[in-house]
Amino acid sequence: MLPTRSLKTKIKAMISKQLTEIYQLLFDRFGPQHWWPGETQFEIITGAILTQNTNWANVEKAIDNLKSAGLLTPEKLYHFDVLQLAELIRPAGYYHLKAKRLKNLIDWLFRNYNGRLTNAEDLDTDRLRAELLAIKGVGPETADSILLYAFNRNVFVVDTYTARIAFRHKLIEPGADYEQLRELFQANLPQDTKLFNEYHALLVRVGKEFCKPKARCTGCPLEKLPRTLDIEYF
DNA sequence: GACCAGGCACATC
DNA sequence: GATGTGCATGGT
Repeated sequence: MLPTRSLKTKIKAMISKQLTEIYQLLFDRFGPQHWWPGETQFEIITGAILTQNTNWANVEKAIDNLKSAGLLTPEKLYHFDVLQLAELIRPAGYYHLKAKRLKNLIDWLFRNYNGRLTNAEDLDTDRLRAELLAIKGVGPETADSILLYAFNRNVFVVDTYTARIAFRHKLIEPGADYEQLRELFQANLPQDTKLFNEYHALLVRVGKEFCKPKARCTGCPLEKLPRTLDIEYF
């Protein structure tokens, strides 16, 4: 049996309310997270690539190395040797891979925008997202992180924590993919870049502390929330 | 020593 | 289309 339109509307309203409640609980508990950590647009983008499947503390070491070497601009890195780059970002793990990925992104920037991020600002969000996704080494999460945190676009970022929390709290059916998860948050929240920014950062924060793969979520601010989709229909 | 961390591309079935 | 694997460091 398919849900009727009114049932769909009700479910959507429930989810929307639940997402807002989750945000309030997290914000009340943790306060503003001041994301993305990074002083420049290019530093944010670099961090987005370096943090792929990697602890942020390791990424910071790599970024510090780049800063100390005075390399944290597209121009400098464009002319810098990829093997030497790999050595500098070594603490971030997968360093040969990530050095190449950074180069791929910078190559895109020079090939199309004269090496200037400001020249890419003119693109509408869908086009910019498509171009980022076409870069080898930039997948959906990295692209969306760049869009939200470096270009201030209204895009919700989904990562492992976001997915884990959404599944544990039954905000979405098990097995939902990246796009479905993104749609869940993006379509059921006010279209507000600042909200998307803070919301994702808060999910990462609570995920790090309470929503680990095997741990029970004891003490989590979301512990007592009802599971949204735990209703008879589903 | 095992497990985990703010993924992605590619091979194989 | 789903599932498996390589990539790698550093903290717990």
